[in-house]
Amino acid sequence: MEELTKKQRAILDYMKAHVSEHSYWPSIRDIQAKFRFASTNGVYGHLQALERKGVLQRIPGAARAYKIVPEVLGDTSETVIRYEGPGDDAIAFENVKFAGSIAAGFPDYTESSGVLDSMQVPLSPGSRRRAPESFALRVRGDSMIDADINDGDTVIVEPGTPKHGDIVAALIDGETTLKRLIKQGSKVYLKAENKNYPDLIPTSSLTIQGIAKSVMKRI
Amino acid sequence: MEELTKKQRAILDYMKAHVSEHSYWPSIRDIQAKFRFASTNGVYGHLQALERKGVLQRIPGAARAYKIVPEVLGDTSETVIRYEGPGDDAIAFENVKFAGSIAAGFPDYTESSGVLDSMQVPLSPGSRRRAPESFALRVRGDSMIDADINDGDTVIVEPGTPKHGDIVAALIDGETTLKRLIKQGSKVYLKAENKNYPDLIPTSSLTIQGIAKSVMKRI
DNA sequence: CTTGACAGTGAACAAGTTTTCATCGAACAT
DNA sequence: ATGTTCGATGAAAACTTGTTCACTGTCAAG
Repeated sequence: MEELTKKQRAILDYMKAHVSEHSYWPSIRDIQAKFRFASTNGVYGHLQALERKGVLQRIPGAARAYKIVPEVLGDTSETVIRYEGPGDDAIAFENVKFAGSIAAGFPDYTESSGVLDSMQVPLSPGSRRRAPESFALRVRGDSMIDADINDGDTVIVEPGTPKHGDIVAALIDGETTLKRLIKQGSKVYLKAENKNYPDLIPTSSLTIQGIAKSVMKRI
Repeated sequence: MEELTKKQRAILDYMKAHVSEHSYWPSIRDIQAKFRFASTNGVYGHLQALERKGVLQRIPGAARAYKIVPEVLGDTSETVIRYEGPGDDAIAFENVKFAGSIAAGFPDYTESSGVLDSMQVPLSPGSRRRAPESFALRVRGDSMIDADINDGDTVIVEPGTPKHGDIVAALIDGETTLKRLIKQGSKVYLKAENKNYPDLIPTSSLTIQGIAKSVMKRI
């Protein structure tokens, strides 16, 4: 896939953020104002580029109507798996304490998960922030509904080496997605828990940010 | 809150479904076509009604731009309810930060998380400890299975004044239980979300420790 | 019977938005 | 030098969409 230019990426991010915040898409003029274009046509070109590069789908003629195209699938071959912490947009749980019990028999998360345990983690080089142990991600989209992980849920992700069948947060084409990891011999791919979605076969490299251990739902 | 008419409900549902499927809102004319109105004004009236009844927020002038206001179960009655924090043995989540989201798609239109937001809470009077913001409880038993809260799950409980229909952590006879709070006129009782369990009608007093806002499940 | 609220028609308007057209300068390869 | 692409301007066209106005029918309450 063609790479996005810096401005295209910025515009795409802004659009996503706008949707996330306001629950509706920005108009071209909204984007124009945000990026101080003198003409709507400046934006227009970028939107065309975003569509041509396959990351955004416009609905012709309709106002404030777009779709984000989930990134593409590539060819199958042996894949290099890289492990990496959460991206910039995923800020960690910090110092999450969990202790005590109520009315007998409080959970023993210390052994079984460790997710909620407060933990001192060494600083990553060059970083002032403490390296996060676990982090939370808000789920959007419905690609995991068959695993009962739905839009709006929050998953707690732990770094680690995933096994076959684990649900992982993976970085594909610059975007974090939540999928089930399938290892078949030397082949590795990601499977959405939704029959309507195709498998995601990584092109060259696959970056795993961590393993989803828990899911948190609003009541 | 005012009840929605059948058609208003249908329209609201259609709008939600449209967003869910297409990731952008329908225009008034889309709705008109769907419900075979002969005039856009038929839809317009319903949208006004939906806004007046507080379940939908329109963005004036903007096309395909709405927000869904989370619906609340009404009924405010006055009852002898005491509110109390968690017991000594249930220690709070502290400084839980949250940010970021996963993949692209449309946002959660029902509600935002909030639960996990870090928050400074003022000291309660006479207390040196900071009042805990939220705390976690491990669920035992199957009294809430119809609300999809199962044995072994963890619920995040926030202090606050519960409304009719909220799931609350209540202290009854010295034990904390998780039940749905039902207010009917002046009567207040607790309802298990499991048909095999009877309602729990408090004898003298009812102590609410907080409102269950989220449930956390192991994957 | 009348009144008023509710739901709807039909048409038109005004504003919001996308899209097209003509043009320009800089970067860049031919 | 020359053509090409890219990012941008400025203006205008064309379409989409929310909004308003005038009017009709229904139905229940007073």
